[in-house]
Amino acid sequence: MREAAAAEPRPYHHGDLRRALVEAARRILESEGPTALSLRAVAREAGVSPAAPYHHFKDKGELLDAVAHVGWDMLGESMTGAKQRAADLGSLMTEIGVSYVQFSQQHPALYRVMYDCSRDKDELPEGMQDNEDSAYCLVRETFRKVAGPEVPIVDIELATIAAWCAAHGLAEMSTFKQFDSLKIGLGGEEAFLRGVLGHLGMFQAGKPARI
Amino acid sequence: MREAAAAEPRPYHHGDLRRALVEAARRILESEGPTALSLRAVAREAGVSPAAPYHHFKDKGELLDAVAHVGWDMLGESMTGAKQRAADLGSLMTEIGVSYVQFSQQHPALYRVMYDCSRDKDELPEGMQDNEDSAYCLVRETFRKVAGPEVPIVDIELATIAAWCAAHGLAEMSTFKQFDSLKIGLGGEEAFLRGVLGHLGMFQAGKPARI
DNA sequence: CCACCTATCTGAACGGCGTCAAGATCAATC
DNA sequence: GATTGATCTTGACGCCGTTCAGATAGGTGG
Repeated sequence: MREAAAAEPRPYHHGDLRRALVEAARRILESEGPTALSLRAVAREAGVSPAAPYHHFKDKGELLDAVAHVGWDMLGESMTGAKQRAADLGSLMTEIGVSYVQFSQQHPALYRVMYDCSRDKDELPEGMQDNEDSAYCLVRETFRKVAGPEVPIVDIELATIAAWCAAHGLAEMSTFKQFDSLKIGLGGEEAFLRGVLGHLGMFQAGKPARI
Repeated sequence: MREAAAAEPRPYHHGDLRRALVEAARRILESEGPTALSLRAVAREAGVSPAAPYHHFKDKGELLDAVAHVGWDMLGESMTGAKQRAADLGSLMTEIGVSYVQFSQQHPALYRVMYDCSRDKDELPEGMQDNEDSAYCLVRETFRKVAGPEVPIVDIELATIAAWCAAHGLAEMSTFKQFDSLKIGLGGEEAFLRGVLGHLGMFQAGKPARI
């Protein structure tokens, strides 16, 4: 059927399959969810044999890593955008938190892969690693700026972890449809997110130093 | 090899297999983790053929439901115990939160199943449902008692969700070994948990009304 | 221009998985 | 003691991840 998202020129043998496989995987994730994401299905979607991916990835896990990498990039851009859009220091963390959870709602299957594929290797997910510009560092640096120099480093670290836990927990919870009536009562999805985050200390607007 | 945990009298045909299967599943979970938990492996561990479980469970999902049910029971007992042990109102939520996360650390594979098996059906996990005595209701009732009658119901609900998100997020994060050095610096696992929770509003000791 | 080399892809196979249908087995009931 | 119905086994199906021998074809040196 279809072989790639766009009819790009294929520079090589059968095309630049590595990218095509990652895109095929993302297509399957969005249309059929994480349980349908088998290596064979990805190969099928990309129009190659089940063994072809093994010339580009060591195993299924490495393919999922590549997919997760794309996800963390996208999430990082969302969060950076939210940080730049924030009106004042007091709302910085809230805006970043909301953008985090909204990303998880817009790409629930991808979000799942981003955590699952790293748990299998029990490593930290890519976006939580202490790299130069990981999403986690973005949050920590934001806390550092918001908190001021007198707050001990360990408190910055703990606050970052706490915020991440809260956002991740909310991301997982908000997928359950049982909260729908509460969401409606509050005036929509985003009001619900802000309502929950507002009960969580560091996300309270107008209290930048409260860490 | 071994067929059941204890040499109980087998009242029936081949034994009361339903219970034996759930116990076999739990044994596999604890010894080999969630990825090794196949229906066939459970049947093998229980000493029956791969098709035998189908006379007691509709499919693999229903077996996992039964396993998760045990887990939610255990977690509920942990949390109830923590609530009763709490010295004062101000530390109630913290103690419950700590017991929640500690349970997830003591039974990581079981904890995973407790959430995963319900996500597949996209239903709320058993312990989060609005039943009479679910773990979720335990938390909400605690909040209601701690907050006093003047706090609106919707805030109780949001605070409960927020607390649950934070605890669940922390439960997932604390499995990553990358926080080990921070944990050591703080004086151990429990100090880490209390440190993170302490940054999260409703878990701050001595501030029972802050919801 | 040609022959080789190497990366890439296919086809077929292996064992393991979830699930099902048909038959064997055995406790309980009449 | 024969019948019944629940329970368990056997064998099969299609899908999965993975491997390996062989086909293919782009790039390179002659």
